[in-house]
Amino acid sequence: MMQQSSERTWQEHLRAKGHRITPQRKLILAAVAQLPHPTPESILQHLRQTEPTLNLSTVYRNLTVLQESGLITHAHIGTGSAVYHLADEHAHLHLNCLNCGRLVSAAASIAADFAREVSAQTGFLIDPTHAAVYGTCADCARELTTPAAR
Amino acid sequence: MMQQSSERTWQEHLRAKGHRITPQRKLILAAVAQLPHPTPESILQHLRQTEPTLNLSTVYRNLTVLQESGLITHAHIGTGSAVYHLADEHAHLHLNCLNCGRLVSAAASIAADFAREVSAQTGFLIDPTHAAVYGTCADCARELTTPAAR
DNA sequence: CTGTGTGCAAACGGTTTGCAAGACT
DNA sequence: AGTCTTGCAAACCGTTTGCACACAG
Repeated sequence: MMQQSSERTWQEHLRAKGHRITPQRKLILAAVAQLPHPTPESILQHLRQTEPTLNLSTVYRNLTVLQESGLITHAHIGTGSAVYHLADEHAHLHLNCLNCGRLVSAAASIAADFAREVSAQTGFLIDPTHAAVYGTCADCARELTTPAAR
Repeated sequence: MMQQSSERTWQEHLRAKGHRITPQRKLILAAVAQLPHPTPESILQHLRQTEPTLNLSTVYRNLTVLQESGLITHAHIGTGSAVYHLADEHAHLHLNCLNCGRLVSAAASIAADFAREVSAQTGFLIDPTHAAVYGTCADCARELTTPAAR
């Protein structure tokens, strides 16, 4: 009736969903925590240095499992792969520059009013962190308005 | 020195970029105008009824050409294909429900303050219509909060 | 010991590309 | 006539799946 431990270990999260603890899962979770904007591919790359037989499908399967267990979340960034975050630290927006491809982060709180407004007008509850917002980054905007641009 | 015709025809748009006028381009542009949320695949489907030899790569190539010519734009809607719009009528947000997959449209103006805020804080000029925003639609939100949900 | 998880290879959906034949101008 | 565009097939990228073996419980 009372939630006694808000400090569950990652093992407990997995076990709670009936998943087993494997070295691969430990490694993949650690990689998500360490790497900057980890994609399945970059996670594999990173882990193959120490675990040469690790397979890409194992990475995919376990990212799904870790997500179902509430340990991580993902965000869609452009056309390529999704990027993953620890569930706690994903509270930021991704701004994806259509011109140079740069990925800029911004506080999720910027979107709070927007989310409220959308909810008020449509009933839709948005999660602005789930997918990147596209546009033009500050540098490219400057460059594109410069007469010398072309 | 003065722009004398703001009413350029689609042919003029293409010619201005050095592109030729072909029956395929005419058909594809018409399909983008008619179909509800046209994807490359649905455009092909539609046009093959009257033009059985039309090829998917032709659709892709011409969607790119029409876009470069300023006639159409595209938006990323979820994991699948992009959807296309005539350049004039794309001023709406796409809200993509993560639960049921439904696609809800909303006025682009809802995001105006959000865009201003992002610009003020990061210099990034966002185009909120370029990609779907994810979340939970009104129906699913209701359903998920219902005790009987699980 | 049982069944979940792993590695590998092959399939998959969406998109792009090389090439020769065809069509716009 | 010359070049851009088309159709076709094959390559491509990210992701998923079927299978037999391995390992956590």
